[in-house]
Amino acid sequence: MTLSGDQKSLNKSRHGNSKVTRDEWLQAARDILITKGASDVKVLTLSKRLGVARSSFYWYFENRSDLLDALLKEWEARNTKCIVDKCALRTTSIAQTVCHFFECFIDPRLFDQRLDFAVREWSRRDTFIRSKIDEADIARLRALTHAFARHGYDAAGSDARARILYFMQLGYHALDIKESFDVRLARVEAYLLGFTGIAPDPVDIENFRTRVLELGDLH
Amino acid sequence: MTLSGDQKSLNKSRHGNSKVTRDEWLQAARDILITKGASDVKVLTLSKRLGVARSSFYWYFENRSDLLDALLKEWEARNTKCIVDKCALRTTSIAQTVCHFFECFIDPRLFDQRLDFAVREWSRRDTFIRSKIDEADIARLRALTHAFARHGYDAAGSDARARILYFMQLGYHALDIKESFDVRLARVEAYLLGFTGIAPDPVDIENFRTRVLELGDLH
DNA sequence: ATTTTTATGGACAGTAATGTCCATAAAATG
DNA sequence: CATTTTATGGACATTACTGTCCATAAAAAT
Repeated sequence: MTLSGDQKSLNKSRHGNSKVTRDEWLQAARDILITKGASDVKVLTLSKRLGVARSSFYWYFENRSDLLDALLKEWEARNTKCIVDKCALRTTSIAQTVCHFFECFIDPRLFDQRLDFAVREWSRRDTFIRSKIDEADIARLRALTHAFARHGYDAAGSDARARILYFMQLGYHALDIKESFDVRLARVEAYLLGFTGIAPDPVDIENFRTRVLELGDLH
Repeated sequence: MTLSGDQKSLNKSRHGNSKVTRDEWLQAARDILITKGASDVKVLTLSKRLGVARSSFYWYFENRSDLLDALLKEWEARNTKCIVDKCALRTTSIAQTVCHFFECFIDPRLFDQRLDFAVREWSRRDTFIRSKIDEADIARLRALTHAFARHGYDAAGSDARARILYFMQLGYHALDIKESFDVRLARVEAYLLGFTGIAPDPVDIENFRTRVLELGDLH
């Protein structure tokens, strides 16, 4: 498992006696954060995985904590934005908006579910991270609530439905369920009725189905 | 912070040269599991907290892993049962059943939310634990699905609504939200409409409110 | 009263991790 | 081609943690 020159990050060519880039340290750390949790992001482990001396780490980062800060910034820049953007799209039915919201979690280029969960878990042990997660949740819920309100739901209804939808989505990936697109699509109609209280227009379902299958081609 | 004789677990009087019981090791471990996660359940840390030598631990447990096994058994015996039992109660409306389900999460003597979440997190790093969590989720979802089906929902509807309700509840405690009883009660009507698709009978809401306030007196 | 059982504590050995210091290698620059 | 900048690797010091061995203390059993 030698790392030759054919990596993706050739945008910045290597300098000095370089074997791995700062970005490779970050990627490896992100991978461990997701699969093992923040407390398992360890300089020794990363150096072994990258095949370099542990002390090289300290060229790119001040210390372990500096690396974790960088990971947090990566998450901050990505996950909330796509939800807020999808909710802000103007639609002719609430079902369309809910479908847009779902797209965040279907398109792997948008919301990174596993990263979000890893950060959430991290937040349970670190008050600073916790404050960042709280900000994110508030922003996401507000975007959803406004979307329901735009489609005529009253304040209590918008609030409750936004929460049901967002918490359910979190719960869904808390369970870390692996289902095929087919299985998930089969539930869409019943879900939309449940979330909106209105039987969805078959056209909206068909459009969503088409979009999902396009995304399915991505991988 | 000396531990005198006035603890709760005096059912079994101490033997030999005992300073702490096996149960106290377990309680301390459970507390760390919940607040810090499985990987932070460490013999050294526990021994410091209990004020005894680390080596005493090995009198009660074979090793660290043996302690974690005991914690898992505790969880297994408690959390799924209360959900299944509440869902099995015969009711005259689906709203009543949903309220019964909610009671699991309101009465601290029933479902232990923080423990459940801690085990769920642990399961992400341990395939054996993962299999236990999967079993639990399946049993809980099945109980909810049957409850909806009993109240006349078709197969797709029962399935979707059970999932929305259970995932939403998980998502709710994934966010680890701290709200007063009043704030939560204010949302009950909108939630019930959202979850069941039917405007709830005010009598059901009033009964639920009464029960919740009784529980509020517990603490 | 003595022996046995039930625990405890200290010493030892080993592993994993963090972070610092410094000599050195290799590419970039002049 | 010499020098500077950019990394790397090895050695050292330190801390946290696991698990084992054994002497010993205290309650319980005989």
